Amino acid sequence: MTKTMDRHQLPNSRKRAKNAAPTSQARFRSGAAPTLAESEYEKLRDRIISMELLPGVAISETELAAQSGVSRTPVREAVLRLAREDLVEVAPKSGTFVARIPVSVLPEALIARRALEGVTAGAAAQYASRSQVLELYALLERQKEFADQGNFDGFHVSDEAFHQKIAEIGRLPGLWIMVQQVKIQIDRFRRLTLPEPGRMSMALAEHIDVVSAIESKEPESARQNMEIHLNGLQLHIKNVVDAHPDFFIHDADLNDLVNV
Amino acid sequence: MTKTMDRHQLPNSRKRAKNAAPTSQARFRSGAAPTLAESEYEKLRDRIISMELLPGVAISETELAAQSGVSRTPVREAVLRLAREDLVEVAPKSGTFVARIPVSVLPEALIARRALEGVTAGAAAQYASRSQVLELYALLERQKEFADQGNFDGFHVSDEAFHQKIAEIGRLPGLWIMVQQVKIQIDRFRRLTLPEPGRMSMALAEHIDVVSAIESKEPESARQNMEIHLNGLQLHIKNVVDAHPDFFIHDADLNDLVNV
DNA sequence: CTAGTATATCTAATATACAAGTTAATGCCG
DNA sequence: CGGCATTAACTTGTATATTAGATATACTAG
Repeated sequence: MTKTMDRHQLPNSRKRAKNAAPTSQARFRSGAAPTLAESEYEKLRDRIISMELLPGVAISETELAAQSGVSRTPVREAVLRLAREDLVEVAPKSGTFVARIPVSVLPEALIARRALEGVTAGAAAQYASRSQVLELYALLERQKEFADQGNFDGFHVSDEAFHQKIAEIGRLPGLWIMVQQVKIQIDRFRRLTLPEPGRMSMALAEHIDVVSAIESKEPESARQNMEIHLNGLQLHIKNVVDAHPDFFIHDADLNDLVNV
Repeated sequence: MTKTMDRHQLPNSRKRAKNAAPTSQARFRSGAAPTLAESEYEKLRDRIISMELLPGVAISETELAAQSGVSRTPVREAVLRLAREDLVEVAPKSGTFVARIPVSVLPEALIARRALEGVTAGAAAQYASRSQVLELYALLERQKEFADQGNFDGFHVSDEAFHQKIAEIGRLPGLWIMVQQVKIQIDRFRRLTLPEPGRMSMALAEHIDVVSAIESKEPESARQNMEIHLNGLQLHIKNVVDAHPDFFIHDADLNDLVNV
């Protein structure tokens, strides 16, 4: 055994048992003091998702570190994390780049989302209390306000809150987490297009149908209405890809790279 | 601009354009030379999932590094990645521990899996070619062989291959990736229980029903049969949690920790 | 002028060093 | 003997230094 473990091996010590869970009070930062790495992650992530940093642009760990006034270590942690989320591509020993959007994941993401949120809507119809239904109506009203203002960003934010609330009511918050992860590339894609006119009022009407089914405790109907709603999000992928070919990566490319 | 970027700023250089995607041949390692951090990740991950390292036991970055003969840096990368996957819990400045299994994610994971694989089965029924159906029957035969031998590990491996194949046939490989992620805690849980007698032949029969529906190109039936199959995996959560209370963490605990 | 090769200079990957915080043993004091 | 401040020894978080690989430029030969 290594000498560094001396204290833990003291025979009659009140040491923490080998398989004891940690007991500290200060564990699991609630949101008070985010670590530097976390801050770097969020900053870079937001810049990528918002399309401030366009797909393909080079990013240097050293430069990011200098800009933030921290060392490379937390920056690197952030970059590695983003690489796993397919938001950056790192070429070993060469460079790191904002990831291009993999076109093949877009339809799959829509399908996965529809499957997951169909379930949350059905579960919500099963469990919703009266007060929760009223909360949903409140969210719908807020969306209507944003729609009337033509405030698309505001609408999008409250739309997210609406979908999250349904998952929460259905007692499946974990599914919403999954949906969020799957939505990331879709959100990037969306930034490349202008919202279609009438999209907001359309979505709002579909939301109302979902809530109606939840209110009348009809899980199957809620599920169907949610799936209908999410079908409405169909993307015109080809047009956008043709307009910005450099921003996308096709599966064939990936395969070419992997299969040497 | 910083002096370190000199080369990239040479005016008439054939430098890589600012937003040019990387062009290297050597990018995206295919599997040839895994990085040290990756190796450490896989090693530690396997030890946790296999329950060789039980929930709650302390792990020290320094010690792991010494054991592997590498520095703390790649070990730390692995630990951070595992923390994001809820396979380790890190208490800042205090210690890192093999994560306890969050009981609340278990039912959610089953629900998510059912939703996702219901979709893949339906899509497989839509797209399956004759040769692909034959591949599925081959996998079924292999499972039968393992079942006859009473080889549970082998059965489990070929079971995974079966489910993956269906996603592949349905042209939704990404959904299988999601299922794999969601399955992790369930697999850890399973290691705490003995397989019920007759479970393998039961699962095999259910698999056959799924393939039958795929073969006859009945998406809805394939979906239902897959969902029935996954319902059969219901876990006796309470019994196991009571038998190993230290291996689990309840939502209430998490909330207590977060809400200061 | 072009193709091939060396070399300079960038990059990320890893190693090492240091800082900041937590935990538990210890010794003092009642 | 029991409770509390002290403190030593551990932990993770961050910074810096080193190593090694990839790419663009400079150079050379034809």
